Amino acid sequence: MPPPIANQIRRLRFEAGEMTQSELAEAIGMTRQTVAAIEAGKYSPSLEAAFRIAQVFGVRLDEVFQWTG
Amino acid sequence: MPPPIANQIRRLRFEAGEMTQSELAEAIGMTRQTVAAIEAGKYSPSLEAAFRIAQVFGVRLDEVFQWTG
DNA sequence: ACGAGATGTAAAAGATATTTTACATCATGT
DNA sequence: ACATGATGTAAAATATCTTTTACATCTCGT
Repeated sequence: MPPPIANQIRRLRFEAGEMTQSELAEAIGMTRQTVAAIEAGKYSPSLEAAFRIAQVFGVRLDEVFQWTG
Repeated sequence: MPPPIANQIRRLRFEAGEMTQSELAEAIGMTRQTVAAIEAGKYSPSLEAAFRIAQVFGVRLDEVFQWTG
């Protein structure tokens, strides 16, 4: 069962000038596959990774990830 | 090196009527030792665990954890 | 049709988080 | 002094996240 955490990464990427998964991955020091897995909801990232992703987009963490527990 | 994430768990626990580590642990489905380790900054929790902790205190995630990266 | 870039996915290895068990100190109340 | 509850801490095992490597499809421009 996938973790009950939704994310807006795909939307935020495209709103950020069609940023690719590779560009996002490089910006936060992750691999493209990890970004893809998180974006697809396969698993949720570490708290630190989540903070880095939010910072890249210049938004708060809870604008990227929503907990639907 | 400890992760660059500060937390306000100790303060929030005591503001929540002297809630003990054990009570917090039970409320979020974790062990007391894990709560103690996170509170002490030994490592940062998973995103899901962070959301659950914030919910117990009724605050936003970024009021519990601050990323000082 | 071809090549390049973007994405989907998967298996194995590595890193990190979490649990379990166990023992320690400290403060408080009786 | 003693018992109890709260906390600190540690080692080993397990679970989860992340990387690495690899190959697939799809779209777009030439």
